[in-house]
Amino acid sequence: MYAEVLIEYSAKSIDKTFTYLIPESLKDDLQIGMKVLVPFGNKIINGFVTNIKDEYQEDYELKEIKDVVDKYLVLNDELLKLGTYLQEETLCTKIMAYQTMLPSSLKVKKQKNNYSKYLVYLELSKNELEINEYIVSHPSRKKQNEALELLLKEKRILKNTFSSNIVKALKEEKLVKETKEQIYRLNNKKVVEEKKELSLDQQKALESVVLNKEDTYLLHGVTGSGKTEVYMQLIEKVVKSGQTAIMLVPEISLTTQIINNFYNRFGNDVAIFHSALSDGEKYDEYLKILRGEVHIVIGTRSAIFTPLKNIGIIIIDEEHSETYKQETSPRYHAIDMAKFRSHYHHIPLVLGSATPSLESMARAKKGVYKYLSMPKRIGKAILPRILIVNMIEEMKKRNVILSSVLKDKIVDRLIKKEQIILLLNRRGYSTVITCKTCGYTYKCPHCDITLTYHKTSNNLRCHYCGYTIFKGERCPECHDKSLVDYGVGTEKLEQEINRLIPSARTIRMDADTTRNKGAHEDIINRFKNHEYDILLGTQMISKGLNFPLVTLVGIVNADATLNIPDFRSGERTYALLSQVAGRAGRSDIPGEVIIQTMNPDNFTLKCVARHDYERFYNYEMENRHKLDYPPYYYLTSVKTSSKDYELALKEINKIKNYLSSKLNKTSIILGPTTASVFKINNIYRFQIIIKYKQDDNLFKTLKELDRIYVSNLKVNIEIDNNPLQV
DNA sequence: AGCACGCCGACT
DNA sequence: GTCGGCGTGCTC
Repeated sequence: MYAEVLIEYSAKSIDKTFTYLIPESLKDDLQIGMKVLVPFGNKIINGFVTNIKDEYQEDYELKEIKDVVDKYLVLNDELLKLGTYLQEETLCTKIMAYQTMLPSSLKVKKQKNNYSKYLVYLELSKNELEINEYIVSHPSRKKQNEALELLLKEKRILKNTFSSNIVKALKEEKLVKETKEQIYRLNNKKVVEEKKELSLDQQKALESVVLNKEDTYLLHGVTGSGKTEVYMQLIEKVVKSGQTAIMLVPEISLTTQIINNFYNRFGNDVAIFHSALSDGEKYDEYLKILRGEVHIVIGTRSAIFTPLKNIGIIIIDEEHSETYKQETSPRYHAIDMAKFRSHYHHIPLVLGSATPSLESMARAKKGVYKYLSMPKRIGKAILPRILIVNMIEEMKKRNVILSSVLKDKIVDRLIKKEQIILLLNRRGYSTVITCKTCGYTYKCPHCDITLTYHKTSNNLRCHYCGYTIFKGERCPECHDKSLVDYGVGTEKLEQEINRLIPSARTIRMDADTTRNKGAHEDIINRFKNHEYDILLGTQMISKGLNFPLVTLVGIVNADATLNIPDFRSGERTYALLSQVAGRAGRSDIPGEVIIQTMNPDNFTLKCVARHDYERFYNYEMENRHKLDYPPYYYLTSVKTSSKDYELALKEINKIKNYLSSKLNKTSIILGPTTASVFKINNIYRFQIIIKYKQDDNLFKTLKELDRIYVSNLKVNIEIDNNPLQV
């Protein structure tokens, strides 16, 4: 018997299986999908079994598999196939594909770590008579005898109840023994809550989803229309029929409320899975899933790879969210992985959103997806009134950050003891620091980007590589005392509010204030408890939060996202603003939203103000059509990067010629141009964009290209299918 | 990835 | 004459 094994090293040059002999001792245990120890070169390393076969033809001598790393961790047939699919989709190495699917504690790597957490108990290992004999004959050993008597009564006691020297002595006398019981770090409370009454729309959506049939549904429901309840009742149906369910959410730390709803409804039947868990917690949750102890998995992107068996439904909430695409290699999209699993099990995949991605909406319109609509908020809540404020006019009145309307409304809500959310999609104090005299701006010496000023620490930081310098009094170029700042960040906004409305209690939530574990939750809870009146922050405040007291939402600078030169900036802006606007007026007090902008006539903003997704969709689709962008064309980007500017440029031109000669004539090749951030950490980057509708040669050519550059150590190439940003 | 082998320059 | 630079190629 022979096994084909992938080696733990992820390098394109050894991205193939190696054949090993299976020793007699492992014949019964070894399965496809297991981690093993194998000799490779002159080392013993980890590997991953992808196939077991009876024959092999080659004439070189084989080595034997040394050992199985973990008997219980086996990727099943579905996950092995999913790994292959992932590898083909993203052109990553085979081993990288499987590594990506496993939590870090279980990755195929050097050490064999046991992440299991145990409670250690002590039990008596001799009978009562013998114990009593010991107690009587050693009256001076008071503490030991105390412990023994307790054990006689209780049979089993936690080891750490006694001090370690006592336990040691008792063990040496062979009077007690240790027993271990594995426990899970995360234990959900079992407060089971009743399901809610459904609205007509919800009922209709629920009934439209046909179980045990492969179909993709687009559930288009406005903010507050009760999508979560529909998800829960779908999952309940599936679980009742003995099947399991996966639900993906964009960022778990911000969707705590959804998670809690699920815990309350399903108690211990839920495992959660996301990057903010510790390695140990992830290990435990993975084990619960692997052992079949839970029916429901809720998690972020990577949860799509969890080893849930007999899946009955997959749900992706906020399907338009860009967090579902991994932005580092392997650059996979969770929706693609979900489609693979839904196809494997012949089950429904439900994509839910208030602002579906244009791709998904286009598919729904074409009938590729089944369209389900929930256009109304549930209960008495109505969609908030949205007002656009022209900041050019406000500037004339010297209102640079807050318009008078927004300021007045904030004061009004403070008097009414209601709460306010302010969105400013830019962290730090201000965007750029410029010298009024000579025009000098601080730039990162390693990256092609201006530095952001952080006032609390009085320094300038690069948000790409982390480069930080102290801000001096004078301009480093002309030494004049004339440094001024342009643009506003969250830090400056906070200061401005404290200056204008000193009575307001504000709390800021952005990447800088949420660095520590649990910081998100802490801020959210404190705001929810009304310890603060105003929550201000970057886009992380936009998702899934439900604060009944919030009746005013202010978008301080809508232009920040609108002006990013990317074909998706309109779509992103629409989704973000609708999302944030949706935080207002979630209970029976109607909400209000103020959008501040220098472009009051912008079509996207007008659509947001009218809650008119349909109109936005039609307008944006027209643009995409004119410019041959998705969903009319697919995109793929090819990047070269190198420390050597000339070399990176030379190679990207070579690649362009190569692609031109191989691809279909209907495919469009754009570039080469410098990548959107041209220099990061002193590495220069160029890119080509390929637009195509259908091209059978594309994947073959990209694979070939990848292979050619394996041995090139000076220039790196990176291929991204369906990149988010171009 | 990690390591050996191998072929050319500057040193005890 | 030897030590060591890193280019090339192999690992079941």
